[in-house]
Amino acid sequence: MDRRQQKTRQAIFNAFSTLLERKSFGNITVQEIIDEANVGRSTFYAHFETKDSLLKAMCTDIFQHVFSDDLGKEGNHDFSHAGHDFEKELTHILYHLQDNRKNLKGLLSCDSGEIFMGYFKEYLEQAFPIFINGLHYNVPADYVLNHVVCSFSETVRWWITGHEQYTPEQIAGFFMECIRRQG
Amino acid sequence: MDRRQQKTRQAIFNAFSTLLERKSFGNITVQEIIDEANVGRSTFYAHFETKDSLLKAMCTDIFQHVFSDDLGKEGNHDFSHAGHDFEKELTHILYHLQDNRKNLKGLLSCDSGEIFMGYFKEYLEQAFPIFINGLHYNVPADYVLNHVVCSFSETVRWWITGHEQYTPEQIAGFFMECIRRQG
DNA sequence: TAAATACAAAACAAAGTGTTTGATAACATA
DNA sequence: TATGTTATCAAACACTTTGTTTTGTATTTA
Repeated sequence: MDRRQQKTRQAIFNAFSTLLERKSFGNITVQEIIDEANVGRSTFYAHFETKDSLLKAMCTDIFQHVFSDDLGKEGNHDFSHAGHDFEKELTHILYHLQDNRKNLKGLLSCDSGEIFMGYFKEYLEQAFPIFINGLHYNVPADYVLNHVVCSFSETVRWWITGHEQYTPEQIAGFFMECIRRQG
Repeated sequence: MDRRQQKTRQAIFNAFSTLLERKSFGNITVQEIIDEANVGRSTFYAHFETKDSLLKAMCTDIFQHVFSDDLGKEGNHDFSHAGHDFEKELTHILYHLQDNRKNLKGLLSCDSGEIFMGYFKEYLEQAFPIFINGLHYNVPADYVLNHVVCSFSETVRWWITGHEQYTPEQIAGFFMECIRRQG
């Protein structure tokens, strides 16, 4: 890819990220992104169709890193026997998310939060089913999946936005403690 | 309150609700709301400062009905002894929400979802603490509160958007089953 | 070196925002 | 019923934002 393209794309991402720390997604204008990134108007629209496309591209970029190692794609992941493996993989994900915390803080606030969390849940819904088979809740399977996926993604939001004093290991532990059945 | 005001306010609410079924909050313009409600431009702005104010007003209206009975304000609500009371109160809330399901479907989708869920969680965070004292999770109290509040609000979202075949009693049961500790 | 590509700057139409004006109709009260 | 008040509408407005187009320049690639 052309170096110029890379530079421009990164400049726009950085500008967007900076602005997201100051104000909500809905109140950020393309003009502001252009000014902050110091690129031409036509250049922005050559890279992204709309402001929403930019947001989506940014989410995709992050998730490609976070889920780069194929979570849940290998061997025996029966929860009851491999619960510890699951917790380790979650910790791994949390470390990746922590690397992106600067971007995440903005993405997780207010109106862009819904978009980010939506994409996040899509990934988790693909990765989680094999692990929750062993949970044996006495409720519909898709409710459990939603429950676990939402709990984890909201755990991440809680962590990144205001409780960063905890380590990935601790956060994974909190989550497992609340999800795990005792009976 | 003047009948004309009531009529206008309701017309705007209805128009807004109708539009929310078709498109996301961010893509709805004030102009569309005005056209759909068939009111004058200046009339809209006499009632609401901005589109966001309208959304907030609509959420507030709904919650005032849903939480009209003082949840968790009375007597003995220790979870371990009064868990059944808690489940009954949640069921009660779910019935109220079911009455508003036409409005909720739109409010819970995409970018307005974040706003609604935010207000919803604010209410729940006030009402839930007394009930979760008995849960005895081995994790920070504010994490548990966030976990329970998010679980319930996401349960409602799951229910309203695509799983309305379940009764309020069933939904409350699913939630309690996933939240309750066995040990 | 030559062709292709990415860029900046500027101008543009179109759409949306929020306010103000004056006239009309609905309301409350005496 | 008569009178003053208030909500409404339509129209016009200055303003902001959007997304496109054009032209000339700088960078990359082959």
